[in-house]
Amino acid sequence: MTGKNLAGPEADALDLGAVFRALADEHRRSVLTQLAADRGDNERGCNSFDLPISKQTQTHHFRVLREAGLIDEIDYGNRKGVRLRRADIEMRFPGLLALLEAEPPGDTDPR
Amino acid sequence: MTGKNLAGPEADALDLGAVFRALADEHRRSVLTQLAADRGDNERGCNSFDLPISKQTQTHHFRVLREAGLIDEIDYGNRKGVRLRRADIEMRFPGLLALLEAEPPGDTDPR
DNA sequence: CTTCAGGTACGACTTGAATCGTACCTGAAG
DNA sequence: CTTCAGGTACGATTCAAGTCGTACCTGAAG
Repeated sequence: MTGKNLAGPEADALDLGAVFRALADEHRRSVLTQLAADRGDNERGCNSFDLPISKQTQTHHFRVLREAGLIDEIDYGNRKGVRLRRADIEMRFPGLLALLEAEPPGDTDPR
Repeated sequence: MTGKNLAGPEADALDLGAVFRALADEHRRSVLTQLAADRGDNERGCNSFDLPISKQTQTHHFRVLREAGLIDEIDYGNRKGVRLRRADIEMRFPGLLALLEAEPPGDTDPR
């Protein structure tokens, strides 16, 4: 039942460039905004984000977010959980999550 | 002598997605970090950033930064000035510039 | 006037990223 | 066991972005 945590960078190793690149994508930013909105930082299923893209692409986006150090991915084998690394992000980039929370949620930015 | 200011978005219209996309590039982030380091927000020449890229590419990057609303470009005809839009950025995205200032300057991130 | 440095316009090339199709794996429920 | 939904792996495609070569513009200095 207890899944294993997939590897991401240490809190000290978080790179601002990688974070900005991760947040440059609309879908990934949507995921992080939704995660940041929950002050309890509960683990969420990957299905709960209602992304209008295929599951292969979702896998790709969650991987990018994890490799940027923004989320933890917990692997249960046939499903996966996601949790925001709020403490690490706040320590390394204080105020970053506040910027995301302040954004209007339905802002489908017309690239 | 007084140049004309090239058009950028209004302060209210600054888009977080465009800002993240602009800051996702190492060279543009370097420019903004250097600008943010000067608390006096003095106008700087485009040549003063020591970017290891051709001038055509520099033109491209400064345009992206301006269209994201992060800098003003002042056109003098045969040269150009750049100024950080600190007040607008701070109003719309408080704390963003602090994140850049906190970064180690010589961080040549190995993409 | 000519020269020259700074900057732009346009096009071409190249790389990376987002997306999806197909196939396969994993664990839970029949 | 089989079935099924969630997720991954791999490859292919498409598109945006970074880069530069060539040509041209602009204003200042001879």
